[in-house]
Amino acid sequence: MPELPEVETVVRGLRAALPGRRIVSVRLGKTDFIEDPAALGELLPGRRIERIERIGKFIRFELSARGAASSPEERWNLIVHLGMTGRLGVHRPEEPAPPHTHGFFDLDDGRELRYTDIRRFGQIRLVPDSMIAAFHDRLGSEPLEISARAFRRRLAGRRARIKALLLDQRVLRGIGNIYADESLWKARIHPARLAAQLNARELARLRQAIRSVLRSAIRLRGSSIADYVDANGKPGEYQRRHRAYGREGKSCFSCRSIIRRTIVAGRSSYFCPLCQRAPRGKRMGLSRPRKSAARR
DNA sequence: AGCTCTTCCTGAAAGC
DNA sequence: TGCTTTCAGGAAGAGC
Repeated sequence: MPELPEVETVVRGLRAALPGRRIVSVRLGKTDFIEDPAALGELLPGRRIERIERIGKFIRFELSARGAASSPEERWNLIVHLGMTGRLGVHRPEEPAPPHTHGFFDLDDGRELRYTDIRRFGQIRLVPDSMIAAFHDRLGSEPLEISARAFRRRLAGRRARIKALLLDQRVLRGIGNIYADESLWKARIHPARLAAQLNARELARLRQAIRSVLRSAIRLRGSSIADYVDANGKPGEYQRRHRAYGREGKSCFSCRSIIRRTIVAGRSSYFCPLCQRAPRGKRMGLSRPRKSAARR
Protein backbone atom coordinates (compact mmCIF):
# COMPACT_ATOMS: atom_id res chain seq x y z
CA MET A 1 0.00 0.00 0.00
CA PRO A 2 1.02 3.54 -0.54
CA GLU A 3 2.88 5.28 2.24
CA LEU A 4 4.17 8.83 2.29
CA PRO A 5 6.59 8.60 -0.67
CA GLU A 6 4.04 6.85 -2.87
CA VAL A 7 1.27 9.30 -1.97
CA GLU A 8 3.62 12.22 -2.55
CA THR A 9 4.45 10.81 -5.98
CA VAL A 10 0.77 10.40 -6.84
CA VAL A 11 0.07 13.97 -5.73
CA ARG A 12 2.86 15.35 -7.89
CA GLY A 13 1.46 13.50 -10.87
CA LEU A 14 -2.06 14.76 -10.25
CA ARG A 15 -0.78 18.30 -9.86
CA ALA A 16 0.49 18.18 -13.40
CA ALA A 17 -2.97 17.36 -14.73
CA LEU A 18 -5.72 18.60 -12.48
CA PRO A 19 -5.51 22.12 -11.04
CA GLY A 20 -7.84 24.42 -12.93
CA ARG A 21 -10.08 21.59 -14.09
CA ARG A 22 -13.72 21.63 -13.13
CA ILE A 23 -15.63 18.53 -12.05
CA VAL A 24 -18.79 18.25 -14.12
CA SER A 25 -20.25 15.00 -12.82
CA VAL A 26 -19.57 12.01 -10.62
CA ARG A 27 -20.25 8.32 -11.22
CA LEU A 28 -19.72 5.69 -8.55
CA GLY A 29 -19.45 1.92 -8.42
CA LYS A 30 -19.33 0.28 -5.00
CA THR A 31 -19.60 2.89 -2.31
CA ASP A 32 -19.06 1.05 0.98
CA PHE A 33 -15.72 2.84 1.48
CA ILE A 34 -17.16 6.29 0.81
CA GLU A 35 -18.35 8.22 3.83
CA ASP A 36 -21.32 9.91 2.16
CA PRO A 37 -21.67 8.79 -1.47
CA ALA A 38 -24.73 10.95 -2.16
CA ALA A 39 -22.87 14.06 -1.06
CA LEU A 40 -20.28 13.57 -3.80
CA GLY A 41 -22.88 13.92 -6.51
CA GLU A 42 -24.49 16.86 -4.78
CA LEU A 43 -21.45 18.86 -3.79
CA LEU A 44 -18.77 18.22 -6.40
CA PRO A 45 -20.26 19.12 -9.81
CA GLY A 46 -19.46 22.69 -10.81
CA ARG A 47 -16.46 23.03 -8.55
CA ARG A 48 -12.94 23.56 -9.77
CA ILE A 49 -9.93 21.71 -8.37
CA GLU A 50 -7.71 24.50 -7.15
CA ARG A 51 -4.91 22.82 -5.27
CA ILE A 52 -3.78 19.32 -4.37
CA GLU A 53 -1.96 18.61 -1.16
CA ARG A 54 -0.67 15.56 0.68
CA ILE A 55 -1.53 15.27 4.37
CA GLY A 56 0.28 12.21 5.68
CA LYS A 57 -1.15 9.42 3.55
CA PHE A 58 -4.24 11.46 2.66
CA ILE A 59 -4.71 13.43 -0.53
CA ARG A 60 -6.59 16.70 -0.28
CA PHE A 61 -8.22 18.28 -3.32
CA GLU A 62 -9.09 21.86 -2.51
CA LEU A 63 -12.21 22.84 -4.40
CA SER A 64 -13.56 26.22 -5.44
CA ALA A 65 -16.65 27.70 -3.89
CA ARG A 66 -19.93 27.38 -5.76
CA GLY A 67 -22.92 29.65 -5.86
CA ALA A 68 -23.30 33.39 -6.35
CA ALA A 69 -20.27 35.54 -5.77
CA SER A 70 -22.27 37.53 -3.25
CA SER A 71 -23.12 34.47 -1.17
CA PRO A 72 -20.88 31.58 -2.08
CA GLU A 73 -21.45 28.19 -0.53
CA GLU A 74 -18.89 26.85 1.85
CA ARG A 75 -15.68 25.53 0.35
CA TRP A 76 -15.18 21.79 0.36
CA ASN A 77 -12.23 19.47 0.18
CA LEU A 78 -12.25 16.06 -1.41
CA ILE A 79 -10.16 13.82 0.82
CA VAL A 80 -8.87 10.50 -0.50
CA HIS A 81 -6.89 7.78 1.27
CA LEU A 82 -5.54 5.02 -0.95
CA GLY A 83 -5.64 2.31 1.72
CA MET A 84 -3.75 -0.76 0.55
CA THR A 85 -4.64 -0.90 -3.13
CA GLY A 86 -6.10 2.48 -4.07
CA ARG A 87 -5.05 4.20 -7.29
CA LEU A 88 -5.84 7.60 -8.73
CA GLY A 89 -5.24 8.63 -12.30
CA VAL A 90 -6.53 10.87 -15.07
CA HIS A 91 -7.76 9.09 -18.17
CA ARG A 92 -9.53 9.64 -21.45
CA PRO A 93 -13.06 8.23 -21.42
CA GLU A 94 -12.38 5.80 -24.25
CA GLU A 95 -9.69 4.11 -22.18
CA PRO A 96 -11.27 1.03 -20.62
CA ALA A 97 -11.39 1.25 -16.83
CA PRO A 98 -9.75 -1.64 -14.99
CA PRO A 99 -11.86 -3.82 -12.69
CA HIS A 100 -12.60 -2.37 -9.25
CA THR A 101 -12.74 1.19 -10.53
CA HIS A 102 -15.38 2.67 -8.25
CA GLY A 103 -15.05 6.40 -8.73
CA PHE A 104 -15.27 8.45 -11.93
CA PHE A 105 -14.99 12.22 -11.66
CA ASP A 106 -15.75 13.65 -15.08
CA LEU A 107 -13.76 16.78 -15.87
CA ASP A 108 -14.51 19.80 -18.03
CA ASP A 109 -11.77 18.88 -20.48
CA GLY A 110 -13.46 15.60 -21.30
CA ARG A 111 -11.12 13.47 -19.23
CA GLU A 112 -11.88 11.59 -16.02
CA LEU A 113 -10.21 11.37 -12.66
CA ARG A 114 -10.62 7.71 -11.72
CA TYR A 115 -10.32 5.90 -8.41
CA THR A 116 -9.56 2.18 -8.50
CA ASP A 117 -9.28 0.10 -5.34
CA ILE A 118 -9.29 -3.69 -5.38
CA ARG A 119 -9.67 -4.20 -1.65
CA ARG A 120 -11.61 -1.04 -0.90
CA PHE A 121 -9.62 -0.25 2.25
CA GLY A 122 -9.29 3.28 0.95
CA GLN A 123 -11.48 6.20 1.94
CA ILE A 124 -13.19 9.02 0.13
CA ARG A 125 -14.87 11.80 2.02
CA LEU A 126 -15.78 15.45 1.83
CA VAL A 127 -14.53 17.83 4.48
CA PRO A 128 -15.57 21.49 4.65
CA ASP A 129 -12.87 24.11 5.12
CA SER A 130 -14.17 24.72 8.62
CA MET A 131 -13.26 21.15 9.58
CA ILE A 132 -9.80 21.00 8.01
CA ALA A 133 -8.06 22.21 11.14
CA ALA A 134 -9.74 19.45 13.15
CA PHE A 135 -8.72 16.97 10.47
CA HIS A 136 -5.10 17.99 10.88
CA ASP A 137 -5.36 17.84 14.65
CA ARG A 138 -6.17 14.16 14.58
CA LEU A 139 -2.85 13.47 12.88
CA GLY A 140 0.72 13.77 14.09
CA SER A 141 3.56 15.73 12.49
CA GLU A 142 4.87 15.38 8.99
CA PRO A 143 8.04 13.29 9.37
CA LEU A 144 9.96 15.50 6.93
CA GLU A 145 9.00 18.66 8.77
CA ILE A 146 9.24 17.79 12.42
CA SER A 147 12.13 19.35 14.36
CA ALA A 148 14.55 17.22 16.36
CA ARG A 149 13.14 18.67 19.54
CA ALA A 150 9.54 17.97 18.66
CA PHE A 151 10.49 14.48 17.52
CA ARG A 152 12.07 13.77 20.91
CA ARG A 153 9.06 15.20 22.70
CA ARG A 154 6.65 13.02 20.71
CA LEU A 155 8.44 9.81 21.68
CA ALA A 156 9.90 10.60 25.08
CA GLY A 157 8.60 8.44 27.87
CA ARG A 158 6.33 6.40 25.65
CA ARG A 159 6.23 2.80 26.81
CA ALA A 160 5.12 1.52 23.42
CA ARG A 161 7.44 -0.24 20.99
CA ILE A 162 9.13 2.18 18.68
CA LYS A 163 7.73 0.53 15.59
CA ALA A 164 4.17 0.78 16.89
CA LEU A 165 4.70 4.50 17.40
CA LEU A 166 6.18 5.01 13.93
CA LEU A 167 3.09 3.36 12.48
CA ASP A 168 0.71 5.40 14.64
CA GLN A 169 -0.58 8.20 12.43
CA ARG A 170 -1.36 10.30 15.51
CA VAL A 171 2.36 10.43 16.31
CA LEU A 172 3.82 10.87 12.83
CA ARG A 173 1.75 10.90 9.69
CA GLY A 174 2.72 9.06 6.55
CA ILE A 175 5.01 6.25 7.69
CA GLY A 176 3.83 2.69 7.09
CA ASN A 177 5.30 -0.78 7.38
CA ILE A 178 7.96 -0.50 4.68
CA TYR A 179 9.42 2.83 5.70
CA ALA A 180 9.24 2.03 9.41
CA ASP A 181 11.42 -1.04 8.84
CA GLU A 182 13.77 0.74 6.46
CA SER A 183 14.24 3.66 8.84
CA LEU A 184 14.81 1.41 11.86
CA TRP A 185 17.37 -0.61 9.93
CA LYS A 186 19.21 2.52 8.93
CA ALA A 187 19.13 3.84 12.49
CA ARG A 188 20.22 0.41 13.80
CA ILE A 189 17.29 0.23 16.20
CA HIS A 190 15.33 -2.97 16.80
CA PRO A 191 11.59 -2.51 16.05
CA ALA A 192 10.57 -3.98 19.41
CA ARG A 193 12.58 -1.51 21.51
CA LEU A 194 10.44 0.63 23.78
CA ALA A 195 10.54 4.28 22.81
CA ALA A 196 11.20 5.27 26.42
CA GLN A 197 14.43 3.32 26.46
CA LEU A 198 15.92 5.00 23.39
CA ASN A 199 18.62 7.51 24.26
CA ALA A 200 19.03 10.94 22.72
CA ARG A 201 21.61 9.72 20.21
CA GLU A 202 19.34 6.94 19.02
CA LEU A 203 16.39 9.27 18.67
CA ALA A 204 18.47 11.72 16.69
CA ARG A 205 19.69 8.89 14.48
CA LEU A 206 16.16 7.65 13.95
CA ARG A 207 14.88 11.03 12.89
CA GLN A 208 17.73 11.42 10.43
CA ALA A 209 17.19 7.91 9.10
CA ILE A 210 13.51 8.60 8.52
CA ARG A 211 14.31 11.82 6.67
CA SER A 212 16.93 10.22 4.51
CA VAL A 213 14.86 7.13 3.70
CA LEU A 214 11.73 9.13 2.85
CA ARG A 215 13.63 11.63 0.72
CA SER A 216 15.38 8.91 -1.26
CA ALA A 217 12.12 7.05 -1.69
CA ILE A 218 10.39 10.17 -3.01
CA ARG A 219 13.28 10.73 -5.39
CA LEU A 220 12.74 7.20 -6.75
CA ARG A 221 8.97 7.68 -6.85
CA GLY A 222 8.16 5.22 -4.09
CA SER A 223 8.23 1.46 -3.73
CA SER A 224 6.22 -0.88 -5.93
CA ILE A 225 5.75 -4.33 -4.42
CA ALA A 226 2.57 -5.59 -6.01
CA ASP A 227 -0.06 -2.98 -6.69
CA TYR A 228 1.29 0.49 -6.39
CA VAL A 229 1.67 2.72 -9.43
CA ASP A 230 1.77 6.51 -9.63
CA ALA A 231 -0.80 8.78 -11.25
CA ASN A 232 0.63 7.92 -14.66
CA GLY A 233 0.48 4.18 -14.07
CA LYS A 234 4.21 3.97 -13.57
CA PRO A 235 5.72 1.85 -10.76
CA GLY A 236 8.27 3.25 -8.32
CA GLU A 237 11.89 2.20 -8.03
CA TYR A 238 12.66 2.38 -4.33
CA GLN A 239 11.95 -1.33 -3.76
CA ARG A 240 15.38 -1.91 -5.26
CA ARG A 241 16.89 0.02 -2.40
CA HIS A 242 15.14 -1.83 0.41
CA ARG A 243 17.62 -2.94 3.04
CA ALA A 244 15.28 -4.78 5.41
CA TYR A 245 11.66 -4.89 4.24
CA GLY A 246 10.88 -8.13 2.42
CA ARG A 247 14.49 -9.41 2.74
CA GLU A 248 14.01 -12.30 5.19
CA GLY A 249 16.81 -14.84 4.74
CA LYS A 250 18.96 -12.47 2.70
CA SER A 251 22.14 -10.97 3.99
CA CYS A 252 22.35 -7.59 5.67
CA PHE A 253 23.82 -4.90 3.43
CA SER A 254 25.81 -3.65 6.38
CA CYS A 255 27.11 -6.73 8.21
CA ARG A 256 26.12 -9.77 6.14
CA SER A 257 24.04 -11.30 8.93
CA ILE A 258 20.81 -12.92 7.82
CA ILE A 259 17.82 -10.61 7.89
CA ARG A 260 15.00 -11.99 10.01
CA ARG A 261 11.29 -11.47 10.18
CA THR A 262 9.24 -11.23 13.33
CA ILE A 263 5.92 -9.74 14.32
CA VAL A 264 5.92 -6.37 16.05
CA ALA A 265 2.83 -4.25 16.48
CA GLY A 266 0.95 -6.98 14.65
CA ARG A 267 2.91 -6.44 11.45
CA SER A 268 5.66 -8.32 9.69
CA SER A 269 8.89 -6.68 10.74
CA TYR A 270 12.22 -7.25 9.06
CA PHE A 271 15.45 -6.48 10.85
CA CYS A 272 19.11 -7.40 11.11
CA PRO A 273 19.70 -9.31 14.37
CA LEU A 274 23.26 -7.98 14.64
CA CYS A 275 22.86 -4.34 13.60
CA GLN A 276 19.56 -3.97 15.44
CA ARG A 277 20.05 -5.45 18.88
CA ALA A 278 16.93 -6.91 20.44
CA PRO A 279 15.74 -5.40 23.71
CA ARG A 280 16.47 -7.37 26.87
CA GLY A 281 14.16 -10.29 27.40
CA LYS A 282 13.02 -10.27 23.83
CA ARG A 283 14.05 -13.34 21.89
CA MET A 284 15.34 -12.80 18.41
CA GLY A 285 12.76 -13.58 15.81
CA LEU A 286 14.34 -16.89 14.91
CA SER A 287 11.77 -19.42 15.96
CA ARG A 288 8.36 -18.16 15.28
CA PRO A 289 6.03 -21.13 15.59
CA ARG A 290 3.52 -20.53 12.91
CA LYS A 291 0.06 -21.10 14.25
CA SER A 292 -1.16 -24.21 12.49
CA ALA A 293 -4.44 -22.71 11.52
CA ALA A 294 -7.19 -23.68 13.89
CA ARG A 295 -10.38 -25.19 12.64
CA ARG A 296 -13.17 -23.21 11.11
C1' DA B 1 -1.44 3.23 28.21
C1' DG B 2 -0.55 -0.32 25.22
C1' DC B 3 -1.01 -5.08 23.59
C1' DT B 4 -3.20 -8.72 20.70
C1' DC B 5 -6.86 -10.15 17.95
C1' DT B 6 -10.46 -9.37 14.60
C1' DT B 7 -12.61 -7.13 10.81
C1' DC B 8 -13.14 -4.81 6.37
C1' DC B 9 -11.96 -6.96 0.94
C1' DT B 10 -9.67 -9.21 -3.08
C1' DG B 11 -6.04 -11.68 -5.24
C1' DA B 12 -1.45 -13.77 -5.56
C1' DA B 13 1.58 -17.09 -3.94
C1' DA B 14 2.83 -20.77 -1.16
C1' DG B 15 1.56 -25.19 0.97
C1' DC B 16 -0.12 -29.80 0.78
C1' DT C 1 -3.37 -30.47 -11.03
C1' DG C 2 -6.28 -28.42 -7.64
C1' DC C 3 -7.93 -27.08 -3.36
C1' DT C 4 -6.62 -24.62 1.01
C1' DT C 5 -4.07 -21.45 3.70
C1' DT C 6 -1.37 -17.41 4.34
C1' DC C 7 -0.13 -13.02 3.40
C1' DA C 8 -0.32 -8.07 1.68
C1' DG C 9 2.37 -0.51 1.48
C1' DG C 10 -3.87 0.40 6.26
C1' DA C 11 -6.62 1.38 10.11
C1' DA C 12 -10.19 1.08 13.56
C1' DG C 13 -12.48 -1.18 17.29
C1' DA C 14 -13.01 -4.69 21.05
C1' DG C 15 -11.35 -6.72 24.99
C1' DC C 16 -7.67 -7.49 28.32
